[in-house]
Amino acid sequence: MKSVMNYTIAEISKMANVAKSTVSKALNGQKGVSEAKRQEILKLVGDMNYRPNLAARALAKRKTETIGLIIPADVDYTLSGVYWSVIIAAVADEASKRNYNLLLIMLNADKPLKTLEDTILKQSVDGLVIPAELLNAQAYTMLSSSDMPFVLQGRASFASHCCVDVRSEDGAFRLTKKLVEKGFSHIGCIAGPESFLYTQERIAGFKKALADSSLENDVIVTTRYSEEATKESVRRLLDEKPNLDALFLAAGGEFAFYVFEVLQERGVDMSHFGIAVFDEYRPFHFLPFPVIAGRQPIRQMGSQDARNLFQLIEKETPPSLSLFDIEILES
Amino acid sequence: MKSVMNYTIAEISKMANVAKSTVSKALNGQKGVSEAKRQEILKLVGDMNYRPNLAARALAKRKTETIGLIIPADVDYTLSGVYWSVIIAAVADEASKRNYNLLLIMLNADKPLKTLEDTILKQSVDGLVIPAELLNAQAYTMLSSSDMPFVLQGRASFASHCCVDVRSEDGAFRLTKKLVEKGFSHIGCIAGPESFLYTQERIAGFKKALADSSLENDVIVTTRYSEEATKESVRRLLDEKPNLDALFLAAGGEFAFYVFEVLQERGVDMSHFGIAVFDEYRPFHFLPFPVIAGRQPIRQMGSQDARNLFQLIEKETPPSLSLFDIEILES
DNA sequence: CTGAAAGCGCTTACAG
DNA sequence: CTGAAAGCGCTTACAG
Repeated sequence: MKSVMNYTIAEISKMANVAKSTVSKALNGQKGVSEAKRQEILKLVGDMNYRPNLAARALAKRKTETIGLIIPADVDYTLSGVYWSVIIAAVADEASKRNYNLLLIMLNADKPLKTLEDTILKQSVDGLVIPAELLNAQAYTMLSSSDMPFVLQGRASFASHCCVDVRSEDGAFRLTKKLVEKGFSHIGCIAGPESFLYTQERIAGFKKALADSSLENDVIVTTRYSEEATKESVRRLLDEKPNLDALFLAAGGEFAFYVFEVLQERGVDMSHFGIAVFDEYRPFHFLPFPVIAGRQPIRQMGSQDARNLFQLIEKETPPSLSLFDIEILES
Repeated sequence: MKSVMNYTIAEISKMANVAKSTVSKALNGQKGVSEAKRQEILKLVGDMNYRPNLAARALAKRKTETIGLIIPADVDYTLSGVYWSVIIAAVADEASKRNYNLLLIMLNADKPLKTLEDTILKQSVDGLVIPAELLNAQAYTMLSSSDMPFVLQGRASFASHCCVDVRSEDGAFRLTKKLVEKGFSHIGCIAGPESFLYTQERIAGFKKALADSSLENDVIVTTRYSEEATKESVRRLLDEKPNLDALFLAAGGEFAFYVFEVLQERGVDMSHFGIAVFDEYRPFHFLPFPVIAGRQPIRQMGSQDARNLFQLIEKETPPSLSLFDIEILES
């Protein structure tokens, strides 16, 4: 049974009858130690179960060997929880591959500036992964003028930095095309808040698919994500175009379930109504009617974020934009 | 526009014409500084946007002002993602209330010892929140013999430390009772792996409810959580007791959906079949048949974990066991 | 190759 | 109240 008490480098160097600097060099794989001494020291370090104190090392090297991942303060709200779990796992994975720690930093979207500035000034991390939606132009400017490496998960209108995102327009295009292929010709679109970049892109993809198929019916409704607002919007949509035979939902999760409920409430025969949803949600698989769904490669995006960040940390130049494809699933 | 460049305490003290120690005292709210000087210093610190370097402070105080949260390496696997998201959010919240950072540490259940020992020896955190299921007896012994404060989310047979858990037996009892109240009398139970403590407790609660209602039929099947194994177990259960009119599922999430699929495949009329599920899962709400579900207060448990940990860090004595009730929901 | 010294940016006794 | 000094546990020039 090893002891859990830790030694200092001074104690280790005393035991080894060498200088502290020699132990340090041996540990860090630097040259300037004879191979024999290095082995001897490493053996002792292993026996004594010695680990360098993180804070002392960080102070001396000006490197924390820690990266920060910003997540929304309401991460547990609704089902985006799964999305963030996957991002977290992916980033944590890449970090631990490099023996880096992961600091999780919750951010309120309404006041991103203070928290970000704080972590930069306290020098608590060597770099940051930041969800684009949590940033505003001011915070982006501040980050850019600091020398803290950072990457963005998603894009933002004001940022052109090293973003990772999904091809929303293309995904929406292909999902809508699938509906056309299945023979639907009166297709509506219900989308999230129109201020979101991805909403705009998904709507654009939807329109493009209709035009590409020479279909005219392009009724589009945008809505907030609340149950009330969503249901109301769907009702309005159905009133406006009673002859719809299919719907493209530009968002998934519970949003989709709200839409389904209204369709059922209106007596729509779901097994003959076309449904395509941007963003897969596993319970769709269990629904008694067919759904076409687009899946984001969340894990790959998270890994890419981390890899890009490590490139920046090592003064290399990562791609300024990495775009991923949507995978289309039918159930 | 404030600068993002940071000063050191030496620079600040020079600007203020005082000693470093005076600035330090002013910043840390210690006595030994005149109120006038303190205000003057704080004003300067605000204007200069100074923040103490985290590593330097940690080294000097032997306090990192960081707590660690251990999460399973496969956190993104299946839908437990939501569970961990909520735990993470709750712990992060409590931490930031106290101006503590949160270090996220992924742990492989097969080799918990090395990672834990590492974070202890490197002194990267002031305390740890650990899911009980990720620990083994050896790791628990190691932790206990260190002086690192830690708390457990969930219980483990070998640990009697400062655990937070849910009243599984009581929850199972009440869920089963609900089925009885609704008039069902031939109730089966399908549960997860029997090695899990919570599986044993839920089965015990189920049995107790049947006994309490003078019902004899207590067919119980345990299974691994895979789709194949689960479906096979349900089929076996139905073959064994063809006259079942209700089922208590001792686990939720997709596990429940697998069970539903088999029931439907067997032509069971779901609207007249009783279903009670331990662990709510939001999509249940949208199912076309009624489900009785138990909800764990995940967020409260996470908050309690963190609060207990902070008590330990401050040398106080938190409750050695906090048990939470299941809330029963009908849809 | 080896080690003594200085320094990273703080805090904390200790004197004045 | 105030400040000079020592120390936290490392790393990194620098001399030998």
